[in-house]
Parts: sequence; structure tokens; C-alpha cells
Amino acid sequence: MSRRHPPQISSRKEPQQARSTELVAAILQAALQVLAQDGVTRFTVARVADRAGVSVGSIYQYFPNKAAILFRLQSDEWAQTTQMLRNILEDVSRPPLERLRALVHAFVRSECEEAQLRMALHDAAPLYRDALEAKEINDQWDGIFATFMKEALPAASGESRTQACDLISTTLSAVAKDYSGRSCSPEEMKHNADALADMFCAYITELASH
Amino acid sequence: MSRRHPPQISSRKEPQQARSTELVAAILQAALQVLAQDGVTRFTVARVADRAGVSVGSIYQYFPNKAAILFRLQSDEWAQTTQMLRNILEDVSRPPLERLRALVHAFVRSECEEAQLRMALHDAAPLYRDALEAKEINDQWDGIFATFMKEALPAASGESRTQACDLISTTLSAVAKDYSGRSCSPEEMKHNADALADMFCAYITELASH
DNA sequence: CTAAAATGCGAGGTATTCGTCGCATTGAGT
DNA sequence: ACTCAATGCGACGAATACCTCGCATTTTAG
Repeated sequence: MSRRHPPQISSRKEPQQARSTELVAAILQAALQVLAQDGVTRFTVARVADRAGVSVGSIYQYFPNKAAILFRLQSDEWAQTTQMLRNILEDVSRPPLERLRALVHAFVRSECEEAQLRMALHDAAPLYRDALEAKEINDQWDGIFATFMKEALPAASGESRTQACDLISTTLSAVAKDYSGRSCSPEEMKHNADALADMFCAYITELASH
Repeated sequence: MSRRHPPQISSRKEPQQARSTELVAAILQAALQVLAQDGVTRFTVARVADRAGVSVGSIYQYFPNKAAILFRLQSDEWAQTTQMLRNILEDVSRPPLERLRALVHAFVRSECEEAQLRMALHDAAPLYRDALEAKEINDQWDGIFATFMKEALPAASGESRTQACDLISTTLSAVAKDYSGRSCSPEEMKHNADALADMFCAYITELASH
């Protein structure tokens, strides 16, 4: 049972001067481009260095290995998405189900724009999934969603609410991931998102009516 | 824009004698084991050959490249699952929604048993996804599901039924895939499957009541 | 039995890739 | 201006993987 190895994801050194900060930014941007254009299998540090106009050695000053670059990409990307979704969910001026629908649309749209990149990012998961740092990434998101569900389903028991919360958040991210693998016209995308939101609403309504 | 390359997935030569048939079977079985134990990143032809007790050259007599082995694995696996699900859906003696629930349970269970293997199989997708042969793999499944939905939602318009059909089949496979990535106790697994089925039923019921 | 076809073998060529190391360059502090 | 730390460089060592090729062995057919 020899499994995967590289639990070395944290950055090797923090940039201290201005020029190194820019260098890291350049690396990340180049990495994004390489990933989107060439896919994970073609994603190599040499290519990233080339694209960024820096040397291989410079990359390894701030990233312990290739997986760390990919993890950083995913991590940043995910922080960004989380923030966007939080803004939608916490806007208490709108009724819960409307917010949920808006959230589904936003999430699906964000996965389908730059679909190539999103897919490649998902493909990269096996390279860092086993690292410890990667496991705690979903927790804050679950937290946000849980508070929302408490508001949307005030009457439900804790047990069944937790269940629903988990189901919806899982479904949303899994299905959106799947959508990023297709070539969706914006029109289809909206239809799909609407159907998905319909399903969530039907489920929640049904739960609430007990 | 240099993208991925290997559109060479069909088998190089069909085994004709008995011994070669067994050899191919041994290769596939070994490949399954290597994939489950070592993951995609450790999946190499040399390891497969070793495990199967055959030589590398023999493998390349029947598979044009590594991706072809993985594709074959996925393909066989999928044919098997499809058959199982078809049997459930076509059992007209039970009411549609009950069949749907049974189907969800069966699918989720099958993804969670041998979770390691399932996850590795999903991880392998990037290696053959671009090949043409891989694109037509979902069609028959969509067909089966479409006839089922026609029975479950006889009143709905073709448009919205197609939509629902696509949504449910997508959601099911995407969520089940996600479940295979967790360490699920059989108990949790059942709860999750039940919640998922509840959601589908709520959605379909809601659609039917229009 | 014999010849031809099918099958099996595994060492090695070719190609990549990761990640390091010693040295050059740049910036900061005094 | 001078020194030292921070930063940047890119050739290179080491590892590994894919896949081929010529030859050995087994099976089939006549």
C-alpha cells in the first residue's frame, strides 16, 4: 500500500522586498495561463518559469515544489469565490430562497467562464489532495452555508438541517464542477442554473412543510 | 495554444488465441489493483506489467499507450454500472419514484465501495478525456434515463422534461463522484443517499404538480 | 512434422521532469 | 561608499517514464 507522498505545500519563504513580491505575482499569473492553455499534464515548472520570464530557481525560492504552485492557485481561486458567495448569502434584505437562487447562478457562471482553467484546476487536485493543508479549505465555506440554512429553515431539526446543508453545498459544487467540463453557451448555462436552483428550492420547501 | 495530444485509445490488436485473452485479462486486473493502491500518479505501465506478471512489451501489443489502459478500465467499469442501473429503472413493477430512490442508493453505494479505486479512476480522466472515443460514452445512459423520465413525468412538456432529465442524471453522477472522495461509513452513506433521493423526489413532484 | 503466424519478452533509446547548487546581481542599512 | 543579506539565475544531476525493437517461444494449420 504505497500511496502518494508530497505533504509540502506551504510556501518556502515569504517575499520581503518589493521585487520578490512582484516576482511571485508574475509566477502565479503565468501558472494560471499555462494551466489554462496546456492543461495539467503539460503543466511544468519550466514552462511556468518561461512564461513568467523568470528562472526555475527563482520559482523554487518561494514554492517547495510543483504541487505547491497548483495548491496556491486553487487556494486563491477558492478564497475569491467564497468571498463572492458570502456577499450574496449575507444580504439579508432579500428573502432566503431568492438569495439561494442568485448564489447558484453566480457559482455556475463563475465555473463556466474560463471553463478550461477551472477544469484544469480540478484535474490538478490529485497532486496536492493528500497534503494536510488542503483538508481544512472547505470548512469556512461550510460555516457560512450553515448559518444561511439556519435562517432558511428555522423550524427544521438540527439533524435534518445539517443533512440538507451538506447535501446542497455538496451538490452545488459537484454539479458546477461538472458544468465546467462542458462547452456551455451562456444561454444553456442560465437554464441549467435555473433548473438546479428550482431543485434546491423544491427540496427546501418540502422540508419546511413538515 | 498547445493542448493535449494522445487520440489513440482503441486497442492495437485483438487477442486471438486463448492465452492472449487471459493475458489481457491479467493486465486489466493488475491495472485495477495498481490504480487502487498507488493512485494515478504512481500508475505506470512498468508497475502494471510487474503486478500482472507479464512483460512491458506484451502490454503494448494490446494497448497503444498508457491512456488506453485507463480508458478501458473506465469503460468496462461504466458498462457494468450502466447495466446495473438499467435493471433497476426498467423494473416496471415498482412505482417510478421508488425505483429512482433505489437507483440513487445503488449508485451511491457502488461509488463508495472501493472508493480509492473510484477516485483514482476519476483522477485519470484528464489522460484520455480528449480522445474522441471517450465522448460517446455517456449517450446510452442518457437514453435509458430519458425513457424513465418520460414515464415518471408523463404530463410535463418535452422541454422541461429534458431539462429535468439532464439535471438529475448530472447531479447524481457528480454527487456520487464527490462522495467517493470521502471516507464514508455505510451508515452515513445511506443517509446521504436518502437525502439525495429526497431532493430528486421533491423536484419531480413539484414539476408534476404544474 | 514443419512452416508460418501469433504471441511473449525485457533491455535500452529517447525524452521529460523535478529540484538543487554555486555564483552573479540587486537592494538595504549604516 | 561599503557590507551583508536578499534575491535571481540557469546549467546540471538524478530519477523516472514511455514505448520500441529484435529475438525467443508457443500455437495453429496443412
